[in-house]
Amino acid sequence: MVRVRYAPSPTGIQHIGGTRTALFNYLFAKKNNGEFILRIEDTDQKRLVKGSIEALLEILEWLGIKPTGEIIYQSQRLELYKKYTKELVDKGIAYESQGAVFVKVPGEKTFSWTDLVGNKKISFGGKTQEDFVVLKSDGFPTYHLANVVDDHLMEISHVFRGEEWISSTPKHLYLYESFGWEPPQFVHLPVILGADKKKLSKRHGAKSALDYKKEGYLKETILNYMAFLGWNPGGKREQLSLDEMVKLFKLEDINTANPIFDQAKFEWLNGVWIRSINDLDKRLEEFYSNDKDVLDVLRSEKAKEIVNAAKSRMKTLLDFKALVDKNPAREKTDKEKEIARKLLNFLNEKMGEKWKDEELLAAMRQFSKENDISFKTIFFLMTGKESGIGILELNQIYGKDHLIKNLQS
RNA sequence: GCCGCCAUCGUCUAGUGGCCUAGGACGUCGGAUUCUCAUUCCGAAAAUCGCGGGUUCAACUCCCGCUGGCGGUACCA
Repeated sequence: MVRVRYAPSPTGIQHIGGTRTALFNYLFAKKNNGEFILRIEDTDQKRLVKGSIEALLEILEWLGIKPTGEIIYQSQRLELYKKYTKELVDKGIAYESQGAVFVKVPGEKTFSWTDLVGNKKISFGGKTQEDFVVLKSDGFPTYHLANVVDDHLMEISHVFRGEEWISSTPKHLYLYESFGWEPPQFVHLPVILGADKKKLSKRHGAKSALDYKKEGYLKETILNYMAFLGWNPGGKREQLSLDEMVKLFKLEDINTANPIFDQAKFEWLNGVWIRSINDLDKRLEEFYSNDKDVLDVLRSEKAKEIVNAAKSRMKTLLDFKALVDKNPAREKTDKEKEIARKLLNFLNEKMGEKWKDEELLAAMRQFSKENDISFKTIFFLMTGKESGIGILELNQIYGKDHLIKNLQS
């Protein structure tokens, strides 16, 4: 039976690296019909940041990788850790000093395990491990103790965590041994590096999934991109849904090297997803739920056409606003105003009551050629924008009045 | 310093001894389509597989050393 857990500490909002650990847990659990449990490691009272648990749950909920079962809070299990600490003391493995309880790792011992990332054997000599605290003077356990006790009691089969934990795994192994417990399998994920090749952290602006949500990224993109940072199913596909990833997920396909987060590819992938989901309109409504102007557009009769026209021009949902904004990007120069007047007269003369696409295009071509005016200029004069949704598309969506208004302004 | 992990185009990666004169994707550059911008479609440049030794008929793939990067070295996780 596969049982995994995501065990974050509520010391701030989880950046995307932590969320990726949750995702790998989820993928592995689903793939093996196992259970995925959430455990809050709130044992550091000084570093607690309120609101971080709520944010954490919001992230998992939004991404659709929710754990099952009850959430375990370590702060509610203090008696348990004390009991096991006492056991260690009684066995002569731990000792008390300055109000805290320490464990001394025997130097002659060797601790080794087969890490499932890369399927390699890792071992440490006991002498590399300094005495470590299991119970702090404030009565709270340290990660080392609480983690081992809980993973055992919760019957966790596989421990997924960042590779920064590799060097303390010997401590954990010693604890398992001291209690007479069977240790779980370890899956130490390579850590994500920033563009500067340093571990992704808040210091250099590592963002959380919620930050990316605010910036207009789709949950599909985040899931897809996070998984591919350190995992690759081997095919040539770049776009994979959560369900597809579950089907393809294998521990052997987790990479051993540290990946670097590439913003450009992330953006590209978001564009791919924006173009392929079929409820883009709903996503936009949610995203712009506090923006009346955009909401009006999305609830108008022509919403479908507008979203369709904007679709291929968006990298993030944030781009939508500028695409549907009707205000001119800038003032026209006097010379441009003159050309606009001329163009309007020309079109009025040339076109019938209703501007048909074919005729409009032909007329613009003729005007462009006869007056040596670039289409780029014509585009600006008729749409008020330097770039964006096409003239013909706007003509279809809003009708000629919109274009005329731009020519007159 | 010590301990550990890692090492294929700028980046994400395929590659498990011969299929590799190293494949794909992003990005970059060029071109086609085109009413702007995108999208889409073609094409190019881009890795002497970190370096040096082995093993083998044969090494990107196995072994050793070196170098480099990263991580750990808290009464933080």
